[in-house]
Amino acid sequence: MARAALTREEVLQAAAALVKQHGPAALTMRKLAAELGTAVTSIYWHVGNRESLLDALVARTVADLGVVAARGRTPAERIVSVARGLRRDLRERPHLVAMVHERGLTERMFLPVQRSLVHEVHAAGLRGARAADAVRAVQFHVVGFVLVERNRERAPVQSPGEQDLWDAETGEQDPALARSLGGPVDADRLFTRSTRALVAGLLTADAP
Amino acid sequence: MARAALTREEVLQAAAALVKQHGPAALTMRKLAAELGTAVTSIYWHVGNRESLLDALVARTVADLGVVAARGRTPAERIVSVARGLRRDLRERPHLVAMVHERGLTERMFLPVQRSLVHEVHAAGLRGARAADAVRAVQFHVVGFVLVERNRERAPVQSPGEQDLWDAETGEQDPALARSLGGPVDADRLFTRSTRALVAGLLTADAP
DNA sequence: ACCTGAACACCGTTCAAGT
DNA sequence: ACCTGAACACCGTTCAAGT
Repeated sequence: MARAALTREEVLQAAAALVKQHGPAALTMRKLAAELGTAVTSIYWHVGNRESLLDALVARTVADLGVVAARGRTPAERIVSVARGLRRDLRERPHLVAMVHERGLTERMFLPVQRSLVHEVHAAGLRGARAADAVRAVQFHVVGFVLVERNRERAPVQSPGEQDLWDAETGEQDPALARSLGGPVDADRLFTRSTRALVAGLLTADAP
Repeated sequence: MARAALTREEVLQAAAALVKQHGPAALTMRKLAAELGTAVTSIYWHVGNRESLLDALVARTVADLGVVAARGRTPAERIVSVARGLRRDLRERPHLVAMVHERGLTERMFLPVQRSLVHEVHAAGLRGARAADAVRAVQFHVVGFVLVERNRERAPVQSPGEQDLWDAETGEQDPALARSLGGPVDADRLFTRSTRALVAGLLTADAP
């Protein structure tokens, strides 16, 4: 029997699934058509073209990323908790986040979180441009960190010789450091530490 | 008259020029061949295929990014100055940096800078895993920031309504903040401030 | 050793033609 | 209103054939 009538919604869902699994490069109109059991050209009727299909997926992702509850006693703790929640959400849809990002919609995606960050930054006593910078610094930090760590994850081989370089020079003075820098990154720890440091610095720094 | 013999070097240079101007997507084997005035297939003899051509470009970029001189009196100042120099270098070759990054070679690219960061972090009294984390936090911060700001730059239209959202809520309490968050980002200022805050936090933070 | 064109299997997209 | 296949202009890559 023939398939049920194709809907835009159906196309979007199938496309989202493909992107989520194998990234945007894996989303070809022909594969998508095969997946849906229709002719390639039918898809065009529903979504226009590949680019606006991706746009629609991005819009959906932006809408999905909601508020992150702040936890902790001090403003600093609460900001860090929001940052961690945000990182968790972003890590769940790395491809889609990258696409949101490529389209310059990061700002928009962050509106709900911005709101709670503003609240905490105010509670810490910052105002005006200082407060705005603090909010944006945290935003940039989180998105930047996720982008960096995501790409690190699919790094190929650990390039050899790196260990040796460290062993030779600083190795004797500070073997623990050489070991750390030679080995893999503990992203969770690094994120927590760097976020805490950043927030502490932002909330206590002297006048601009 | 016929063109001079094609060399691998020639291919790499033409490819680098294409990527630097219009990004990796603009580098097609056929366009490259046209640029060089040879048959497409000649390129394959010299560089294998598109992927290893990109790999070669990446290797070149990694080799090019050298040391950044540290300036300033305190370790914190000197670390910030290295971070700024690094950001400047990265911003000059955004496409290539993105490619280095996609290949998971960021670490390697950073070796020279890592060395001077370690020096400064030691001067500030950090040792072992704490020191290693500080170095990496700065690395992640710089690369992450450049990635984020790069993508912000090619953002399409400023999505409307953002202003209104801020005016409505926080606008009355803190109009300067609403104005800041509604307007464009001053990336230079934001980078300096957030880097200073991060470094200050890293160097003064209490035990792990 | 180096270069070539023909050919293959993929793309996204358009369009006239169907129901 | 919705779907279709044929066709177009693009890809990267392989390969047998040239010099």
